[in-house]
Amino acid sequence: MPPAQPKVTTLQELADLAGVSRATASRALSDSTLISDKTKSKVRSLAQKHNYRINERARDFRLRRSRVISVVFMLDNQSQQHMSDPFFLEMLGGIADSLAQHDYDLLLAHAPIENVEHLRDSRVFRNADGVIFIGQGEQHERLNALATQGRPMVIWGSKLPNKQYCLVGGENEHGGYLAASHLLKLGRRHLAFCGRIDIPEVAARYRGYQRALAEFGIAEHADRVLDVPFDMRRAQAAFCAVLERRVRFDAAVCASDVMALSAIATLSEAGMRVPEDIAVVGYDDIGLAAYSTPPLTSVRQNIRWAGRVLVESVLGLINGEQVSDTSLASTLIVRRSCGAPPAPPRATAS
Amino acid sequence: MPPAQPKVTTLQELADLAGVSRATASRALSDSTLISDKTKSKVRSLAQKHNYRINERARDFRLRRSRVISVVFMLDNQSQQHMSDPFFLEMLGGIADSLAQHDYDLLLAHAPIENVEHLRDSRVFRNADGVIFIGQGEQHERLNALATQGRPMVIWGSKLPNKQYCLVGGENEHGGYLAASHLLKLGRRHLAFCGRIDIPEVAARYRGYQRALAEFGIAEHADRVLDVPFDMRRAQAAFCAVLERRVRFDAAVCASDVMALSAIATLSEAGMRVPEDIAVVGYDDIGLAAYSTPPLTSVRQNIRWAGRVLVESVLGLINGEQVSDTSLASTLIVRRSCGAPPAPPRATAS
DNA sequence: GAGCTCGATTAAATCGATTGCACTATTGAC
DNA sequence: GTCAATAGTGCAATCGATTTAATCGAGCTC
Repeated sequence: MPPAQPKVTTLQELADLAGVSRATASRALSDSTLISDKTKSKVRSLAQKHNYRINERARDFRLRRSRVISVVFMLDNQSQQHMSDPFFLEMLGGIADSLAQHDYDLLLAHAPIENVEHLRDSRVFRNADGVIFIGQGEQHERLNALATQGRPMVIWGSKLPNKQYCLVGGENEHGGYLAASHLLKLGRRHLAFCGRIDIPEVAARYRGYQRALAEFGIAEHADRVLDVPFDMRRAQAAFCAVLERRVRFDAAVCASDVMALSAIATLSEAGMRVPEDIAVVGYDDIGLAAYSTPPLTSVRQNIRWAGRVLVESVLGLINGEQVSDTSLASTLIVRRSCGAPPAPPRATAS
Repeated sequence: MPPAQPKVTTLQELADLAGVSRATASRALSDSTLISDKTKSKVRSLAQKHNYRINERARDFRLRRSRVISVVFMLDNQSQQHMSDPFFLEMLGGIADSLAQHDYDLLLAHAPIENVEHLRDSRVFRNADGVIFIGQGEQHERLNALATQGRPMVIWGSKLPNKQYCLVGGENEHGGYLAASHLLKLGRRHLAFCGRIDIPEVAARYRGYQRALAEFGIAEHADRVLDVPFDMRRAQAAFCAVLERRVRFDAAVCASDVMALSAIATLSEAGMRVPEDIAVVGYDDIGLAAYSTPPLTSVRQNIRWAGRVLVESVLGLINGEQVSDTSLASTLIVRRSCGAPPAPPRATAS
């Protein structure tokens, strides 16, 4: 067991112990070529022995960096997507993992934000080496303004014209196309699209949806574009309203799984069967999707991987590298909610 | 609009501008009684005018504090509960909100931890003013050891004998009792309990469950205590195994909602009806519980409130206050999954 | 006007590290 | 034996704030 030595907490104490100056001790620990091997090993073994740990805050202060990345969830009033959406948690988990690997801390900011430019002078920006935004909300221009200020930042979202910032995103257009064309191939002809088209990512999914309809030579019904928010409760209210309006459709493409689950719940409540009467496809393939009743068909985005890419990108920017935009593949995971496959094989007892 | 002045970034620059010393400027900003009103207002208005913002890292460095609270999710191999459980996100949201209000940052640590004592020398401890643990895992003793080291820490969990740390928890025993007695009142007589009893919180819920059975004069069946992990996939595998063993039961008390949703999915898959054949009660009342099919009956813990209490507690400890343990109420939210009420009134269009 | 008090301000040390530059041995070339 | 080059260290400035102790000056007393 380690002997109960007097604590060595500062570099000066360690240097004294080794009989060298603070400067030498510092260089020895950081493996500077200036220092002889003999001195290096002496300092290091003493550090080890006395369990010396560098004060990271002091070092970061000196080096004028923070080793903190801020993660901002763009939850504006419009979209009403809030942080309890499992999508966010998975994303956050992926980001946190990657940051930890690179020895960075994560500062979480998730207050609703009406104007992101206010962040410029907040701790979110000032105390962090870089910032990751999840979603663009409807603040494309303001994000542009922030990006040109020079602080490294990366945004998860969808490509918009005239964009100044570094972007990582899913193949939203393709995803929307996959969802819609799958339903069309199954013979559905009266599709509805659920989501807020003001949000860039949703808009892209909608474009893919439209493309699929066009390919099948099917005309769009304006009243089958349902303005449903991400938030579970409001989504349900929206679906109730749709039912009251007696909108007819036999399939729904939803902009998120939470929305899709809301839809299924509301529709069954109203006496409709999923997928027999109405087939449903979600988006994100959150963990619970596979375990809902019926299991939810969904467009999968590899969210944890997305988190990793976001981190690599922002760290790249911090290191002054040239960082380009990234697009992550989307694939359709087919389950019973759209009535396609027979019951999948179940796991057996171990 | 603000004039494009030369940037004032350091206290020294502000002091020079005001024609006072750094010390005076510092005190003026922090409203020290030593400084005359005239000087105070001069310094402050200049600060305002030139948009001076204090360098918080420098201040915190000087004051030897960090304004960071670490949040550690105790995800050990045993429980297999992982971070994508919505319970965690809601908890995290509550904590993050409260911390932000108090101007603290949140350092997220969610790597699986085999031995929490290793944290002592990690950035999680060294870089934070305090630590919040979510869950005790099976590391009660090690948490005790950490707590006696003096760093402020608070734990979300269940009361254990000989505990040295500050605890915030739900009324687990009561919650388990509520769930079981509700099912018993509905006439169910063959109850199963699902969850890992090694985990303190689950054990407490189980004790409440036992108490309810005893009150109804019903004997326990050892084979109706199902060792189901929190993790969704494994939970499903566990339920499959139970079905193969042909364990008979007409109701299930689950230790979490995710587990309950897994149960419902697996049981329906196997051709059983919920709640007609088997009634199910979950725990936590996560957002999705209300929107599953059928809507899930669950024991609600006010998780966001719990987050707030955790934060208040750890900040209290940091300020040297006397902080006592807190217990948060549990209530049963009855929905269709246990076959009780008629369909609840649905929201109508706005 | 010397001596004292008291309020307002400043000089300087400090937190714990990094790093440019100066300095001292050591070595090799001539 | 002298000189230059070089390797290894140490001194001291620095990052941007806080705070103790010292200073300054005005007002008052006797």
